[in-house]
Amino acid sequence: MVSTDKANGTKVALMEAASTLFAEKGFEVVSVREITKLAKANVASVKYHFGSREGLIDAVVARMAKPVNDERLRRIEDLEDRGEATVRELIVAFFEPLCSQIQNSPLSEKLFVKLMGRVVGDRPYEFPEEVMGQFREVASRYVPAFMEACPGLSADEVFWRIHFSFGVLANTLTHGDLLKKISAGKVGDEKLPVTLKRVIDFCEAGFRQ
Amino acid sequence: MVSTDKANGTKVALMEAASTLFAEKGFEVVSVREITKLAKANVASVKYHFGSREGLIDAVVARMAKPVNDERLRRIEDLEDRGEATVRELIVAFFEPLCSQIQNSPLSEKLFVKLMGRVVGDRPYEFPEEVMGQFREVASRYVPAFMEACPGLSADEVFWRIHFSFGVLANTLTHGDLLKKISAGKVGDEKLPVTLKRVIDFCEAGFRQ
DNA sequence: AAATAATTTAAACATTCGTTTGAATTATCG
DNA sequence: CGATAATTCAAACGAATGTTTAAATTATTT
Repeated sequence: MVSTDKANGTKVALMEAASTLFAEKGFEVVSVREITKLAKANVASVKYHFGSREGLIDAVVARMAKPVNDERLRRIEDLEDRGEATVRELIVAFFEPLCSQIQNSPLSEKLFVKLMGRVVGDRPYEFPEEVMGQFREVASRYVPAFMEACPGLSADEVFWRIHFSFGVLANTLTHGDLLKKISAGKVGDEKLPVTLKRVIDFCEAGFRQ
Repeated sequence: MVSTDKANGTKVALMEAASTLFAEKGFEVVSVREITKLAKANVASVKYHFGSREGLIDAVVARMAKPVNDERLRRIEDLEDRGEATVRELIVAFFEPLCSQIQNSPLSEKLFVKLMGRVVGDRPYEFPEEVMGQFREVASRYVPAFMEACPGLSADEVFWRIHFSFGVLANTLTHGDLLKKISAGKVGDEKLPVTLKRVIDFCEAGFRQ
């Protein structure tokens, strides 16, 4: 029967347990047994509900990426309707959707942020084709928009600066807690939107130079 | 007998094979058997020469990190002797030593860069205490220097911007080849010094805002 | 209530992992 | 050369991995 309405408690329990562990340790080093133990489910449940370990990873990634990429597309459409967008507007439109889903998440903010960072930055991990398609579509909209917003720059330069900005973001999300260690606990305790503001300021300056 | 003069062909073969594989795949996902196979050595040789798999990782990391951190210290001493350093001078002094060792490396430039990126950015991986000490010393010299070079900024701001710059660097080193994929092969083929110049420009702008 | 589908379960599958052993081999030194 | 140390080797260790099986259980439908 159709099983997407209810009683799939095990399925979501697996995804939530997996999300927690992936956030803490990364995709590669978390075992199926670790996940099923935390989810209080049987080892075989992963194969039953997701086909394989990879299938579970893909499901977790897709659940994170979908609403983010959807909002990115919505936002850039708004910007285009309003005329030419500035670099800052584009950066904001691309980065801010990462925050929007925190309150909907069963994870703590800290773990949510880490998982999001791993989704965008933890390679080697090949995205499922579904998510790759999303990213391709997002890129096909944002890259030309950045080009137009930087009339003086070559395509190469724009590509590199997008890449750098992505690096700042991914590293900050995944390893933001490192700053607290390095600064001996004095720096690093703030909500994501505040940190994201810092990231955006930094990247905008890098873009405009 | 003392065995650090010659005939340790197996030992360096293991380190070079490990370096190649770590660069390609990351520390966590490369097995001892994979390494020994590539090095044409016996499985037990890792335990014999390095004590354990971890010991081999530590040796590889230490061999990369030592000359880089040494040059960083040398450079900041030069800067301090010459008076107050600018932000750009500090960034250059911190980043450029990453290039200096390429020609001494048995790895291809591409792999060398990737491995260097993993050394600075691939967590979870706890540095050996020896390397941690190096980083602590480097940080204890550079952080105050950055503070002095940014008189208008709070300590928090400076910490964050150092962190961001580190993110740009780590991500660019480890995932620089991604840009080539994203741009459909049109962008991303250049030597490290050229790319590093772009990184430095970007970070300097982010610092000065 | 009976029948059918969906799900959960314990147990075992074959592989791979890092490590260890003890003997064989090679190099070094008196 | 003979003796001693250093290194290599094949083989096996126990533990952990993802996956699979087939029976038991639960839920849904007829």
